[in-house]
Amino acid sequence: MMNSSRSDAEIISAFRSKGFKATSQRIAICRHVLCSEEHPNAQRIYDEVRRTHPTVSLATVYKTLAVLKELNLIQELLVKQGEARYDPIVVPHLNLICNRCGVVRDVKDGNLKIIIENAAKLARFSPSGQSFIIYGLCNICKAIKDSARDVK
Amino acid sequence: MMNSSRSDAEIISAFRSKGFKATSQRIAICRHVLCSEEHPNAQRIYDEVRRTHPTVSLATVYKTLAVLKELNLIQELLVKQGEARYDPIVVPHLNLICNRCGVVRDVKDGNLKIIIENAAKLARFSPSGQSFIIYGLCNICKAIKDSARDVK
DNA sequence: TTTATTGCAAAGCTTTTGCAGGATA
DNA sequence: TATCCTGCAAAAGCTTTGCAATAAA
Repeated sequence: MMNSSRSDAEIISAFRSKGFKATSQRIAICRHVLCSEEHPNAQRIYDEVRRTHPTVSLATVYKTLAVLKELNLIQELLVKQGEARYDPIVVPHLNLICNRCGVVRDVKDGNLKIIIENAAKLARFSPSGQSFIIYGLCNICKAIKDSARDVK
Repeated sequence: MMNSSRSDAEIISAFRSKGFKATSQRIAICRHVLCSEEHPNAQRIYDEVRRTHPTVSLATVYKTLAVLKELNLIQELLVKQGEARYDPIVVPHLNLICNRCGVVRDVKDGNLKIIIENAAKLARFSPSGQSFIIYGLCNICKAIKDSARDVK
């Protein structure tokens, strides 16, 4: 299993190492984003964090996500128009996204690192991040779709 | 060079094959999107198409892009928040995007097809499309950035 | 002639911004 | 204590939608 859980201490020093302050809002947001496998969007993070920090604002969530991107602790996944989701796994990997239910699954592939290096060399490009998305249907939604077709 | 130019006749039959009408606006939009290597966004396509079709609307551009996606003639690239760009190459490939100047370059890689198949098999997923983006700096912007650093 | 499409304007949404009050180091 | 951060509300920006007029088949 790919896992990116981090302790509060690690999170706090990550913030401070680049001059950011480790506020309670930021730590709470990190707990949800960095330890989650559900690839939440900003609204979802906001809803979750409000359960423990009722006064937190959506603006703070967005600002914190920007900091986490800068610290390279999360990868932004632009899943579709107007929907950014966040993945705590920042090493090259595949994100399989179901067009029907929206579930996002991480899949490792050891070849991706070399593929990126080769492309960068060929194009004389200096890579700093990536987003590898495969769109389609998860097995559950595929089954639902197939059975719906049989009914017709 | 990767090339996806298509004749008007091909475009017209692609529309009609699925019951869409081949209007002059749609054909003009296709000429710009399907024969371009610049990965334009909707506004850019609108600006270009208006040179020959001054009355075309941005809404029509968006509606046509949705049809082209449905026909699998273009791939939508969600480059960053609020910026969708369009690529006429729909087979799996890499898009190298410069964070500084925004240029998008296509790079082929024959391994991607198998990588997608393997991930799909492992996750029991039915793939229908993909978007493989590498973010970073193109060689020109890298050089500019390096020289700016030297000055300091 | 029927049906789909256009173009306009308004609405919708996510995300960003400005700023006064407040927390952190 | 100086600086950064929060939360609010407004603004911004891209995209979508509703509808009457128009064009395609």
